[in-house]
Amino acid sequence: MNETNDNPQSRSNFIVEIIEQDLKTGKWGGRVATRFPPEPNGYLHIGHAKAICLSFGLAQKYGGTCNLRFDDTNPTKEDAEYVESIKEDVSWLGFDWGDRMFFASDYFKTMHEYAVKLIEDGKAYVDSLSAEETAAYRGDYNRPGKNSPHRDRSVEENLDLFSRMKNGEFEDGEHLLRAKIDMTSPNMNMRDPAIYRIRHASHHRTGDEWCIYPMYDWAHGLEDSIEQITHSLCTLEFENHRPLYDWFLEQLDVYHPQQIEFARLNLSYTVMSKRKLLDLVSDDLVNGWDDPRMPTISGFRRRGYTAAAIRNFCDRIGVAKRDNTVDLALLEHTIREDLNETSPRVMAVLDPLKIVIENYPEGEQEEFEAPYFPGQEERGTRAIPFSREIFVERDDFREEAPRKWRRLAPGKEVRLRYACLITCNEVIKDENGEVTELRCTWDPESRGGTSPDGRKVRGTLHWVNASTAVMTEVRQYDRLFNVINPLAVEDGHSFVEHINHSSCEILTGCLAEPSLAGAKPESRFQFERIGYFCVDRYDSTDDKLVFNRTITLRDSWAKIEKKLGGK
RNA sequence: UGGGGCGUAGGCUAACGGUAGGCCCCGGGUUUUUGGUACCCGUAAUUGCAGGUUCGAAUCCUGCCGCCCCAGCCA
Repeated sequence: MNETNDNPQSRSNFIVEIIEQDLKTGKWGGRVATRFPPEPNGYLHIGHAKAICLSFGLAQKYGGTCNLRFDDTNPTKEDAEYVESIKEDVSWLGFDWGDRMFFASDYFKTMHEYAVKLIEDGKAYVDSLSAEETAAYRGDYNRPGKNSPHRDRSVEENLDLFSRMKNGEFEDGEHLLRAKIDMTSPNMNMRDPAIYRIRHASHHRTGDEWCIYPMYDWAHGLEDSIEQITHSLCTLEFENHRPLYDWFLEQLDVYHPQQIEFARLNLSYTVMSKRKLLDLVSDDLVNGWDDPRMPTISGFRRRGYTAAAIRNFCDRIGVAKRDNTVDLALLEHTIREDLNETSPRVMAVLDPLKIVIENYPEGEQEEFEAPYFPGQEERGTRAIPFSREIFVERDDFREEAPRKWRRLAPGKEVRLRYACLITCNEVIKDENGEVTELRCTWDPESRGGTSPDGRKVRGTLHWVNASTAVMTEVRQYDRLFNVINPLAVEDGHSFVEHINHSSCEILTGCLAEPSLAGAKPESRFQFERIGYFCVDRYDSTDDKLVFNRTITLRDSWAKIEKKLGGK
């Protein structure tokens, strides 16, 4: 199908079908108006990215609009800090809400007026049961609920009580405004749901103006209605709320959007609930919401993921109603795919092993020109210095070469990427038998990497010149959990036990080629033969570069080695 | 036990009564100055199960089974 690389909602799904049907019948007058309505009580994660790409993507696709709306109806859990982070994340992801940023709290007055209307119509009442009593009266799945003794209060009494609730005459929990629906409904949400509760709490936007706050079910449909939303997309757990959503809007006889539910995203090797993520943060198991191992949007950003890769991922996972767990490998594939196209190639040695090229004159130095994108020289090149002392990756040398080994070993010849051919003559060790240095010779005729006699050299190593290398710190990140589903734990155990304790390995003595000096925060590179790395947006300075490993390159040698070792 | 949803290869997802397609993963190969990329090939689904309707069923019907959600004055 139309598999354009970065096309929001390019593929068909049941929501697209509904919208196209509506467009055909003119149900909404040809309009498509969606919204992304987070509660500002935490940071956005990759699951939210799915919702964002869906709602904003659909609006884009059909020339409609998508509002950014903060569902800030519970002041005790919310904070302005979260509002800011959400705005930053949505816009970083590449979506523009224009002048359509709204807050549920903008509508508090209107919502209150509607509540008064509902009371006047005899469809809502003030209850004065305690929370415990309310729960008991509600019944359970098998037993119908019982009407509250306060259910038949007169409209006048309800109006009076409600206005006194609003005026702050009561303590939290003393009274509750409820819709008068049906205490015997098999749908618990219809058993006289709460509409307004008393909360003497200061709101991050309205301050102390209110001491009663609307409940989600009351607020959400009204917000959608006020904003003239056409398709109100939310996750599956709200399916049971739809009858209530519809009931309120019908009773009020106001503009009535269609709520449509889709399955939330689950990702293997990670947890997605805000609650669990908050646990990780507050228990210091990670370094904040934007720790590069977190599945938050800000975490992925800091890790080096691109917005385009995340959007592409969201497009590829599709939208349906069945519960799903998407393979982390798919996300890793989309980021590799993007970075492969966009990241300049450079060389850095993470675990340096010194090489002295014995037949290279001391005190001399020359340069090789290397392309940032091999095969696409027009995208730029830089000079790489070369001299008698260089460093290669310690792991690229074996004193005893295993089968199929193409890299360095005593007596073996390899190519230094973009430079020349060298042969290992001697291995120098310290008193512990640890290899400290390799003595090699180079073939001056092989400048550029090929020899005139055309002999084949299979191995190519990345390397860096000793005297000009830039010392850097590299943080190697890996998946945060060891198991596909960290939540699958036995009673008495916690998902925390599945944390991968080597998910963050900090290397301090890494050496990078000099062109990397002064690399800007958030710039991304491929360290050839290793992986993709991103300059940390907070900790990296001109004096001390800090790189985060976004993702490794595919490593087919690791597979071969594993196979060899396994036999 | 009541209500609401959902079951298509290892993971996502398409097919809208016409005989199961795509992506990821996995395996093999070609090219290669990244054991990367690209390209080629391949494995793998009696569409949860059992019946029925039909010339024809993943699609319609019936009955089972399994999984998810719901008893906040959270969203």
